[in-house]
Amino acid sequence: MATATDKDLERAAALFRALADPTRLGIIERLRGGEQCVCDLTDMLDTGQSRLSFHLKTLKDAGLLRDRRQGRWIYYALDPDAIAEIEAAVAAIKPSASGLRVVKRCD
Amino acid sequence: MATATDKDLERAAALFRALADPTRLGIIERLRGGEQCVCDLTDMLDTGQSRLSFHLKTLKDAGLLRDRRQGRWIYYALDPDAIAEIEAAVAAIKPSASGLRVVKRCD
DNA sequence: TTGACTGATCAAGGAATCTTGATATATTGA
DNA sequence: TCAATATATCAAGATTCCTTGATCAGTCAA
Repeated sequence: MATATDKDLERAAALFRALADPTRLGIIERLRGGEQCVCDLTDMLDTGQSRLSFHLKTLKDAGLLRDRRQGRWIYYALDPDAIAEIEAAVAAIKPSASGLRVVKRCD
Repeated sequence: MATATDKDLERAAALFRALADPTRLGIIERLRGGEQCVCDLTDMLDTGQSRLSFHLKTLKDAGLLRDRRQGRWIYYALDPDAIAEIEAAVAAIKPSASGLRVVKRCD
């Protein structure tokens, strides 16, 4: 279990930051069953259009969502790779199962 | 799979916010093997004292850490319940395995 | 009791993030 | 081409978060 590099920590922090907002978690929840167009998300989440767009961009910039245009509409979907990345980041903070819990004292 | 309440989303967002900083992830990494006193964390993380204290408080306020004083030193440790809570929050954003991926169209 | 040490807290400034309203861009149908 | 619709982007202000340096509080040993 190598120590995480600064870059690893930065990337993990960026992922968690993207998840650190209830509106964005609401968006993700709506996308769990598959892709949705922005118009439906607007209805479901009852939020202003530019606010929703901001949060979608935030999630997309973090790599959590993918989008595709189809005609007049744009569909967003979860990126499975990013979800796996998040799971790995959480696994990396779990107390090591094999840990002997040795308590290092200062005295 | 009930829809998350606003309160659930707020709580999950608060947990992720606590993780959304590389310094705090570094602290958590140092605590994976068991509790550490602040003095050792200061050495390991090479950070200012008040800055470290701020991040420890942030993690503690989010419920991720517990502390105990022993004489002159204060020991911090991961709270296993909080780690479980984080895992549950991540599980809640995973695409539903059973999902049929029905694409709802707008047209 | 005093001095040294560990760590928390406070105050101030700076940076990042969020919200809102306005405007811009792309697509479609008439 | 024009109007309508869907969505992105921009600008400004408000809010939250982070860092730094200073000070405070608890503990120990002399």
